[in-house]
Amino acid sequence: MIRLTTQRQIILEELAKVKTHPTASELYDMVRKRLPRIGLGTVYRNLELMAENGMILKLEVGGTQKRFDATTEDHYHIRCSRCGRVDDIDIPVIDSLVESAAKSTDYQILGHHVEFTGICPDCQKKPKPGLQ
Amino acid sequence: MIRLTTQRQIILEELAKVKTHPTASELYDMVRKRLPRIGLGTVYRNLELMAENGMILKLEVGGTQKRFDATTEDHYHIRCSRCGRVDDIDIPVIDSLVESAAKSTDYQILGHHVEFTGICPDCQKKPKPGLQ
DNA sequence: TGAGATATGAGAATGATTATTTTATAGTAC
DNA sequence: GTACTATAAAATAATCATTCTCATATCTCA
Ligand SMILES: [Mn+2]
Ligand SMILES: [Mn+2]
Ligand SMILES: [Zn+2]
Ligand SMILES: [Zn+2]
Repeated sequence: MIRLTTQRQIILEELAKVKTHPTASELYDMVRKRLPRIGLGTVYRNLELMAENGMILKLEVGGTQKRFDATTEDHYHIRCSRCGRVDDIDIPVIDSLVESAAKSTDYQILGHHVEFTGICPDCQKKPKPGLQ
Repeated sequence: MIRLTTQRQIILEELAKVKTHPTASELYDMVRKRLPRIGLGTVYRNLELMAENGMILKLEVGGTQKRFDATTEDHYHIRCSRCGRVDDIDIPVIDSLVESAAKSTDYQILGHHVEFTGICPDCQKKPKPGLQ
């Protein structure tokens, strides 16, 4: 198993503190408050490594940046199409989707993810952009 | 409505020809056979524009590049985790998922997408990489 | 037909991520 | 503890996808 260095431990702790599904650079900023000399590359390398080892989830949601999640149980997400914020959607995971899909493809299916899109509460309050 | 320039028309035609969900640069290569002087920026700009106008779908699937789809009806996808190939999954779209999710969030939900992951038939035939 | 609006092509710029190189730290045998 | 080896970190460079800028071209319609 992967060695738990100070850097890895703190990255993991900071990730576990939040429900915001931070990006690598957001996490970098959080971690730097405790480890000011850590490099951005270290954050990327270890997030990747921890995701490969199943310690965290790497979310390949829409938008330009990958996001990370300390909750490794299977669950769904929603992304705000205005601001990019990502939150959990707490509905039961539908395992039968995979069985259903398996019948219609020659792929060997490994899993699935549902991503909802919408407008987050904060963005609903603000006026629509681009209308002057 | 958006003006149908030669470039836009040919991008659209080339996209409609394939079921492979090409990336912008794959499409650029396809289009260049008919319009050798088209710029990559033009392809990006028009794909974006056509997606905004609902003429095509921009797929924000996992992986490093966005992919495009001339089929605008709602449907699900599967992505090969080895080679990145993306195919359609022809199972009925579950509209009740959105209703279900709406009860558990304050977001105003706009839609959802399901992305399966798996190993495509081609990659199943090849030996696993990284084992020497 | 020609002024204004819109689009293109070329190339530069940006931003996220990955790779490389150098340096530091940790574990281990003596 | 010292020397050796492996692993990881930090700094930095490189890569790659995408977006932006701007000069030129094309279209629209009065
Ligand atoms: Mn989550
Ligand atoms: Mn499709
Ligand atoms: Zn928002
Ligand atoms: Zn494959």
